[in-house]
Amino acid sequence: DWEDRLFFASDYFEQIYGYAMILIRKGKAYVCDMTAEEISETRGTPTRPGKESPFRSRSVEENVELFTRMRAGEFPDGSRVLRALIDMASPNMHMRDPIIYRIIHSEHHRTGDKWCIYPMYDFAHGQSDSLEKITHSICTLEFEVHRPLYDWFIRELEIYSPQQIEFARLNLSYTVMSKRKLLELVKNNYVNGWDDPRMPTICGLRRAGYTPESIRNFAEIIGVARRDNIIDVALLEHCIREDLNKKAARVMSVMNPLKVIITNYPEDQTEELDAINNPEDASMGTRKVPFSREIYIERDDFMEDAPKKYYRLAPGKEVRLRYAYYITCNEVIKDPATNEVIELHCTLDPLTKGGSSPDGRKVQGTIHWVSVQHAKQIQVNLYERLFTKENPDDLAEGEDFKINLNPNSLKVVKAFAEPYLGMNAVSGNKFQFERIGYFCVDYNSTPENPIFNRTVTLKDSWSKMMKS
RNA sequence: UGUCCGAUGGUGUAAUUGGCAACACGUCUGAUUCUGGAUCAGAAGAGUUCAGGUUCGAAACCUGAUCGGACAACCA
Repeated sequence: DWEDRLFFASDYFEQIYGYAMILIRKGKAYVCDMTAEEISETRGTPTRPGKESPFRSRSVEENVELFTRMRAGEFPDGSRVLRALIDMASPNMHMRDPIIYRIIHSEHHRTGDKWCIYPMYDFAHGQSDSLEKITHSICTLEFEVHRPLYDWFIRELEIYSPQQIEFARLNLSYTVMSKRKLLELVKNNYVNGWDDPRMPTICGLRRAGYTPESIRNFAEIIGVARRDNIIDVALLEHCIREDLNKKAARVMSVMNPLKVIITNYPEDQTEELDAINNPEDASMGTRKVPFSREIYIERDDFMEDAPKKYYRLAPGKEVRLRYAYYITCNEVIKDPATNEVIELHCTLDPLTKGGSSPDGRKVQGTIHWVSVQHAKQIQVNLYERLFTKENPDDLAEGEDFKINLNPNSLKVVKAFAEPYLGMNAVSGNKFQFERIGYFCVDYNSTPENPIFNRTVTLKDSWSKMMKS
């Protein structure tokens, strides 16, 4: 039972020190005066045995005295270490008289300046587990070779014996997961902290709009095994899309606006049309969407020279404005200087109000729109997760790693959305901007000035991105 | 030239511990849809790295090989 507290190995420094004394008195540990270089040189290699330290034969009394003086702060950093006396010829490098205590005259974030000697990982981990009466101590595969040492300490100390079990760590394709590497990103300000929505951390995923349910479901699907794996990041995206698709309210929005003037719609007229908030969940209700003579549509939803399979707006073509009317494009207005399309003139069919035609004619495309005079301007952060080109574990720390970061991973966009969004932009709320993707209202933003973070794009744009 | 660990469709994970290799994602096909998303229906895709052995029966147990990973911080 973890109760509601945190556990720190530093809470056990006194006991761990006592354990070290037990080993010394049993003749299973000794103070070694060799330098770091000498210790490294005499350790041998995986295929060659090491050499025994000349200090290996110190008496118990001398070891007790020296270790006591180490604790008392009588020696400078690096001058002496305490080593377990095991076997310098062991095929397992970790059993070759591993260092268990070293001198570091440095303040500890929890124990202050109480200690100037600190135990190594291998002499703190198992001991802490034992003190906490951990039954199964779960860690990742790279600690497999440490287990014999873990067990050796427990056995020699004759203390409660937890069982260390290793399993494969989670690797996501194209994604940096190493905390050490992610720390580099944070420290060097490549991202805005651990909870940056681009980060593959839990707090980062949260700000990006990942729900707890979607992450749990993902964990359930990928399972736990001892085999090295790289999970396709698309599977994670699938899990969040599946969950958000059920929960996120649909909203029309326009990221990159193109103005459309409905020439046969009266200038001072507006009306409200009914729109469904979530086609999969009727309990989420409907909303009113204001319509008027001037609207914005997404620039991508118009093409001047459209190929045959393009169903959206093009000169002379008719499309449906979602929840509104059928419109036909009659005229394309361009900027004479740049030849860029700046405005479209369209006419609507008043009989198609609500989105269907009494004569039964069909339109193949349905596009989104926002009324210019009613539109809410919002800030949208288009985050992409930080992808690397290669298997993240093959990347070295430092320069190579940084080069592989996507420089366009954050774009800030001013977008136009229905008024509905403004009233519902509560921190943590999730929306689907249809055709564009899923978005989460940033937990740090205010209702007056909501900021939307991209969670994931819709599936088709995702696959296009991955292919490119 | 050591020790430890692993290997099952494209990917990941299972297989009641020796009894018809299953599930999910992905892919493809069809249906449907107020967008091409989503949804629904269906299909293809591995005979379990290889070679032996034990057994009525092996993905599982044994032997050997191959390939891959981990281990030589006073890091965790």
